[in-house]
Amino acid sequence: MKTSSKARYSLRLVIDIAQNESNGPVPLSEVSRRQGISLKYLEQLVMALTKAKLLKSVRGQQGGYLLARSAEQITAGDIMRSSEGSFNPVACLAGDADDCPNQGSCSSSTFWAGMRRAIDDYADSVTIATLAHEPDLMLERSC
Amino acid sequence: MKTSSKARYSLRLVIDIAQNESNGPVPLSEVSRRQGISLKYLEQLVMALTKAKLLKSVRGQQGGYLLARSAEQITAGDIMRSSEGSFNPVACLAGDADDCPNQGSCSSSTFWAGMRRAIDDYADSVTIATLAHEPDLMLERSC
DNA sequence: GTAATTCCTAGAGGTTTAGTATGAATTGCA
DNA sequence: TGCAATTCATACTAAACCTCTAGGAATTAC
Repeated sequence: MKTSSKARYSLRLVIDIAQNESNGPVPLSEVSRRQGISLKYLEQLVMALTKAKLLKSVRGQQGGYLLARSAEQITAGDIMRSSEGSFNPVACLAGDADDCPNQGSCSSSTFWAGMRRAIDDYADSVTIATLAHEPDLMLERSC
Repeated sequence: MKTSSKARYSLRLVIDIAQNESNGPVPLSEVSRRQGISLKYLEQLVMALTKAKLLKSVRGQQGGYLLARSAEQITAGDIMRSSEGSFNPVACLAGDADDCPNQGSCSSSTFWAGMRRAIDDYADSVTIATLAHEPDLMLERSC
């Protein structure tokens, strides 16, 4: 059980934008340089984030990305859900509950539902504003 | 982000043993029949669980598996950790912290460490005894 | 000694992930 | 007007991982 690098990079991407959008839209080329992530990969990540309305884009020259809401109103959980889909430990918690003859009434599905909630609650308790406030500490690459 | 079927099946396997070990060691052939999981796959799952000292094996005819401790003393978290390895959202929380120049001091690693703790805390709050107490509800297959 | 069982290793087949490639559409600015 | 910077869209590939199967060796009750 682990997070995808897509989610990790997406988090760094959004934090980077939060830290730099005061000068106007932040182009991915700058994020790429600062974070050491290829431009092409960032383009892919950013699509999910704009579709989820966490970022908004400005096209053309001098364009880039801005947070769609204030950094206080975006949580790490928002980022994770948009980049990995929601945490669905088992099939019967996702859409395909038809497979499960005892939907909603078995003790293990209760367990997995509680797991999902525990994860979402934690991730939603951390805002981008909090994460963006330690700029020097975000320089490293592996997180 | 999802749990592996290895973890889901392992949980059902351990619950099944908890429910049936009163008559002596539970052979995997019976678990296979009851749970609809192939014997060969169960053999693989059980290896991790015995190595983690959650189950103990009795070899030979009339052999099988028993819980290594009482069902109250085994948590769902124990099962998950033994079957998927511990939840390590990012590299710097696992062994290979060398890759990370700012190990332990960046805000995102703090976030991921908190995530791991939230998951472990929840999973460790649920015991096998609790899960084993609703036998009729464990018949279904998708959880 | 035979049958039931655990134990061990290997690997096939499918899916997912991570990342690259190519190019079209949009727009500010000289 | 045209160029350059940018977003947007799609397709692709190589590697990793996951799920499950297979074959057979070791152990032990009866």
